[in-house]
Amino acid sequence: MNLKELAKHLNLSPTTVSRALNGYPEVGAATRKRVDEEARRFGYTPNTHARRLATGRAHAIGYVLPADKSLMIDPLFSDFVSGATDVYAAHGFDVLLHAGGQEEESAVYQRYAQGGTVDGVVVLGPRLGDPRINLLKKLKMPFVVHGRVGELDSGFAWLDIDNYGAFHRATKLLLDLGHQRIGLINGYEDFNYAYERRRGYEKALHERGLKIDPLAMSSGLMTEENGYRQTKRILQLAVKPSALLLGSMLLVAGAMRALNEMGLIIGRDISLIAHDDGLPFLNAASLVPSLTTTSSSIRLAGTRVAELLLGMITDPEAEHPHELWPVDLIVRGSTGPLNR
Amino acid sequence: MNLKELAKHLNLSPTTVSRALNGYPEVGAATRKRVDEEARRFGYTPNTHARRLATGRAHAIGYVLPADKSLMIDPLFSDFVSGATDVYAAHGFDVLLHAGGQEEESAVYQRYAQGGTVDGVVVLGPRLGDPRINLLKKLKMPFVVHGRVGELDSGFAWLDIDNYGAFHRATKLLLDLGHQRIGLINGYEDFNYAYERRRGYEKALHERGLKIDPLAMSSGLMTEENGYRQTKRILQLAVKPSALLLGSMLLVAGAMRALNEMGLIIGRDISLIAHDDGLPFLNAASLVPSLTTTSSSIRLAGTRVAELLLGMITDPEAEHPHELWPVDLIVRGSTGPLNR
DNA sequence: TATTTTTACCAAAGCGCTTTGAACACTTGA
DNA sequence: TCAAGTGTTCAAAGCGCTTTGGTAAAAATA
Repeated sequence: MNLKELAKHLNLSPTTVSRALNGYPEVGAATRKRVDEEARRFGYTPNTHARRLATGRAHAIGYVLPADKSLMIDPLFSDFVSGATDVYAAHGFDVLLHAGGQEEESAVYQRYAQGGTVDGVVVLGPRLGDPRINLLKKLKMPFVVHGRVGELDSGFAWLDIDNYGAFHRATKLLLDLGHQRIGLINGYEDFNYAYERRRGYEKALHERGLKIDPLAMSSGLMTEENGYRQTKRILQLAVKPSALLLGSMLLVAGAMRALNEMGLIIGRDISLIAHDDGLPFLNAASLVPSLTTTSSSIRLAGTRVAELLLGMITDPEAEHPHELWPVDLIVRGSTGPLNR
Repeated sequence: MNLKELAKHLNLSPTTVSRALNGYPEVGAATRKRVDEEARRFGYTPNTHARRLATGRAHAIGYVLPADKSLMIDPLFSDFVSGATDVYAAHGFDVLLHAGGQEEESAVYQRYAQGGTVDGVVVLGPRLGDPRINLLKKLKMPFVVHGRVGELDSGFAWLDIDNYGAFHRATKLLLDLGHQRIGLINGYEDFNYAYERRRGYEKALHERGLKIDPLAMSSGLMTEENGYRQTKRILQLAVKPSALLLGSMLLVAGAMRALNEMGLIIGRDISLIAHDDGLPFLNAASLVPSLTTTSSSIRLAGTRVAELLLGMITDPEAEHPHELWPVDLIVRGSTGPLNR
């Protein structure tokens, strides 16, 4: 059933039916009620594409995932987007997903923009000086970046967590507990968040006049396996750390395995702090000992990014929103004073 | 730039330009070349919605994730879909994602069908007697189920792995090694895959004339925490198992933690077999000891489901495809003979 | 050369909706 | 009582594309 048929059935013009359904004021109350009822009765839903063509609005948002270094799709993504689709759905927006493949990322954006396929996009996993930013600006496509790109973070909208501050504080906490040598197992540092975390970590060490040991750091894949490897490596250094800072809970899983194997007791022989994105399948609080974390819900961030993007689409003249979220430092059982 | 403008620029009719770009034969070779070149030069991309309205094809596929029991979005999903988007993109199809929220799942399907928003959908995480199957049949919406629904698995397309066979063989392997008491930490058994796995496990026990101990089984969330809890619980039973069967690598992470804590050596004091979906962040082979698994790539399954669905859309008259994939049993270091 | 067939193109209709501009009937104020 | 205003409805145009049903010119056939 389409609009014309419904209109004929109601003895009304398509115009009136359309206006009634879309809540325009120039429709009589009785008529509106009648239209609503019959539309529901027939299960009428306007044709998506006709509506989109007529209004010129795609009512859709694109999520384009970069074809990662490792071809590994970020396990955080599903959480990031799961909060968002609800927001979109409430506004009648669809979510288009493109997880990198053959087609170049920039080509996808171009296609989306030229074809009017989406009204806006979310940029994920930005890198330092990410070229996507300029491309999207050029295409005049509304977008919100989850994260930042370093240097000039203006002229576009972003939402980020305070990665710098989080790791700065986490490192300071460890220093206050007497730890002098602290390892860092980080994500790839061409991702801005990882870069920021290292900066925060280094700043805290500098503030105490401590040297930075490049060997006590690593930058790589956030997998269980890499967590295991790097933990082993770092704890076999000549001057071995008494504390470890980790970029994700996935790394923690591997680190714990390594520490167990080495017979080190977490919280006593070695202190651990990890960043926790709130992944539902790996709970920091329920570990034994419970894990001290810098915590921020990636799900909430996903929701908020969706709201910001919808706002930009509704009011394109408004200022580009920026949100820098503070990160909680939750002290639990995995951190303890230096054990000489 | 739209079709009409491009046509005017070329001194051709929109008809000819459209046909040239879409590869229809009734266009002169020279003309076609000229059109292609100018289209590229101007970066012309046809308007998605206009094309969809005119052709009546949405050129889009929907993935509707059930609002889970636990509100936990399945971490497997991103892998499942990441293989698929590439296939879709190659055929000019978009992927619409809807991760459960306020809107009822059935309402989303209805909206998709009525509005012509998508040409087909993928059904994820089917349960026994899942109502979505009948709804989609009624809506005449092409769909492929990843998994099955028990009983009558006909009249619709599906791709599944042989969960029954996998756990049957895995259990037999443990029995052959002398284990008599085997625990099972399973996913929620209203999901068909988990139900099938239990059946395979029970069958193997029956075949050896062994009793099934409901206490040695669990059905629940596949999280690290639950893996830990259930492992502890099961290994504290009066007659405690010497081997454990696990539904996912996520459970393994928790199980290993529990076993370490209890001072049990994997492969010696206790044998472990888990199902491995090939998640990139948790590698069974690199654990110590390496993990014996029933393995099947969920990414590959995602790719294949996409192909099947596209096939159904291309040729709606064809038989509904069914694929039951065998599951590899990969024996590694976590399984050993019973240690009396 | 006259006729048919093929090739290369086009005008116009239509996909299903929204929206502009106009029309009609009914109130209201003078 | 008439003019202006107000509340409701509609016809028709248009969104940008595909596709049907042509036509004119060129090539092939008789």
